[in-house]
Amino acid sequence: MSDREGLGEFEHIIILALLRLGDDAYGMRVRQEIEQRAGRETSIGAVYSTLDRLETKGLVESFTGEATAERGGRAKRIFKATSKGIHALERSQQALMNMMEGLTWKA
Amino acid sequence: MSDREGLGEFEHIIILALLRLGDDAYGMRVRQEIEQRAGRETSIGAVYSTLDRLETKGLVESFTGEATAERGGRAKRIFKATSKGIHALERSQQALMNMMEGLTWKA
DNA sequence: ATATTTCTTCTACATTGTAGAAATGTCGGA
DNA sequence: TCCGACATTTCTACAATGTAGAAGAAATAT
Repeated sequence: MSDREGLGEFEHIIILALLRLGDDAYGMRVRQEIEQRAGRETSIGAVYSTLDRLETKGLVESFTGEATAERGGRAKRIFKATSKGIHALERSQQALMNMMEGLTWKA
Repeated sequence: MSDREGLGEFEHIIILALLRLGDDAYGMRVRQEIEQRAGRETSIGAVYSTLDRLETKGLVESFTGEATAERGGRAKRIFKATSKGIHALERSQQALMNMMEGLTWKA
């Protein structure tokens, strides 16, 4: 099982968003979460294509949510990080941590 | 001063490496540091092209180091993060921190 | 029916990541 | 002084990721 995945920056942020959103992790909401939390503007297209690629790589999975729609709106596609995705996330975080260990710098 | 830079994953790691290496931050050494610390294999070409791009963006600067060469070997090109680069680094770190805030997950 | 709303798909291009071979400059010894 | 071994950087090319926005689809209410 070649498990040498490396997450890009945006992929990293997206998986983090999925973890915090849980069952409410669908495209539009993910985008909103990123804009609010990370303070970073993104287009909805950017979010979906990244999500699709993560799914292709098996780091994320998706399924159609029940028709929750209260007043108009299409069925949601809910995303969830797979365990493989979580491992990839952990490796990325760890790499960063290792690089930061004991490091301080002047602004 | 448009200061909306976003660091890619590798760029992020490279700048961290520069900070920890200080005056010893030249290509080969940067590569070595990344392999050891981050546990990630990289080619020397990958390191240099990323460094070059960071320099073009003004996030890093470089100068030729004195001919330290003790037994053979060409002069080193020493790299250093600019203050703009450090700001970019801080923004990236902050974005990630914000996304992680209060988050826990099961492996 | 159709307008309105919410959400997803598709298409296209820009930026970053990645590798490896080729080039460059330095040193010690024949 | 020419040569071989070395350490380091430069160049070239392509793959993967980031990014945007317009177009399409499904649901509700009137």
